[in-house]
Amino acid sequence: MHPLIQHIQKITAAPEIEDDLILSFFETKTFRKKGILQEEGKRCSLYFFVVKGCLRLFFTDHNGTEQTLQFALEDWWMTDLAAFRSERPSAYTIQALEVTEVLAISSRNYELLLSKFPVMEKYFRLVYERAYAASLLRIQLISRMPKDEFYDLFQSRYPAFIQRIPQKVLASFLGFTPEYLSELRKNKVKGKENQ
Amino acid sequence: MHPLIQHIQKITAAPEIEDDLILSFFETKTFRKKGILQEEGKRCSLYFFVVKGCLRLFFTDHNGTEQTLQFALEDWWMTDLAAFRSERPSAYTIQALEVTEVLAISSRNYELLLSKFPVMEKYFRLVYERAYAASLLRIQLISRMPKDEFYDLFQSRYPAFIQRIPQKVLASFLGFTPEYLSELRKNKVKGKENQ
DNA sequence: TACCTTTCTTAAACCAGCTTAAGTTTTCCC
DNA sequence: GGGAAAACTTAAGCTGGTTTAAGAAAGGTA
Repeated sequence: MHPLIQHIQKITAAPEIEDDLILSFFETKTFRKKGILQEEGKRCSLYFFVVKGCLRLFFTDHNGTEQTLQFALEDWWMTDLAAFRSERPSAYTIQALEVTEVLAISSRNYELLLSKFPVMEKYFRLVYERAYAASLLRIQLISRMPKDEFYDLFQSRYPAFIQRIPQKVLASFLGFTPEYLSELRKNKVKGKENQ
Repeated sequence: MHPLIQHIQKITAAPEIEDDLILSFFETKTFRKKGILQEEGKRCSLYFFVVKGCLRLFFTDHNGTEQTLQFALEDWWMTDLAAFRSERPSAYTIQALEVTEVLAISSRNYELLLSKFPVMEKYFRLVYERAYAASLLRIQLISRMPKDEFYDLFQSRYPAFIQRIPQKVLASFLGFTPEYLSELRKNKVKGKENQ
């Protein structure tokens, strides 16, 4: 069974899903490492579901530094949601961090899918409900927790993921500079040695 | 027509809504200024829709300082969503900043409401879709923008709201100390005088 | 009106995290 | 395999924002 259908079933607990019909609204695409799925400033017409691999969403700040705001692993959705829903240009770039296979849906098909299948309305309601709750927790962590503790927490929660991504991308996601991350790592190693 | 029904109509563009039936799932409650709607650590069994007034959601950090993470004005929903959906104790306190009237719904009724009325499934899907998009923008602003600029932006976007809330609450929402906010305000006044 | 409590301001000392810059290691790709 | 580019490290100096502490203003209550 397709990973998207499995995910819908897992989230909604629906007993039966018209899988072929639902999948016909999507197009499968594969991107190589560092491939660009969405360019900053261009019309944002696609919404991506990650089947295999890893994406990141970022923008370039006034110093020319890339600021990563989000990652998407398997079973995650990614787009510039505000732009996608309002048919405006994307404020962000979306890039593959590894070879990545996605399902892509157009905004027209997204509307159709939701209006035709009540289970999809429920699915996205639940997906957003969770994503919104997670996003609030993230605001708390990123803005109220000392940066070194935030790094520790992230490391303990996603140890495998940290191995998969460049450190400067991780640093910008966590909200600090690569230099500072380097220093943190050095201190952690020292800490361990002294135990 | 009740503000909630108006809001559902506005968001979903539904032609007709079974308003009395839907409203029967809720209970109206009124809280005085500084009244507590939800206590940190207690079971989170209610979800609030603000009819009139203003709420805030906060927690107390290890220094004993109250950290405000969210406000809710008219037509906004508020609860500790993660706790509400999982029936766990709330990580936050919810308090009225003014005399506030809300609609409250229990988690059982929330489930029933969504399963019985497709329009409510669509309504919450859209509410969360927007809230999630807004939350991501907020992460960008709070973590990548200099604090003085973030204050300016907030001030220009919600000038009336700033008058309604204590400055120390605003400071903690924006992610800095009341002392620093005081300094920013002083500098703004100076800036204007020199124009 | 007076008293107590909370909020807001001011200013000096301090520090977490940034900037800059140079060196080292790894990756990319011809 | 070799050369260039990109990623990572290290360390010194700096700055935006916190901490601390004290006084002034505002709000609540009798």
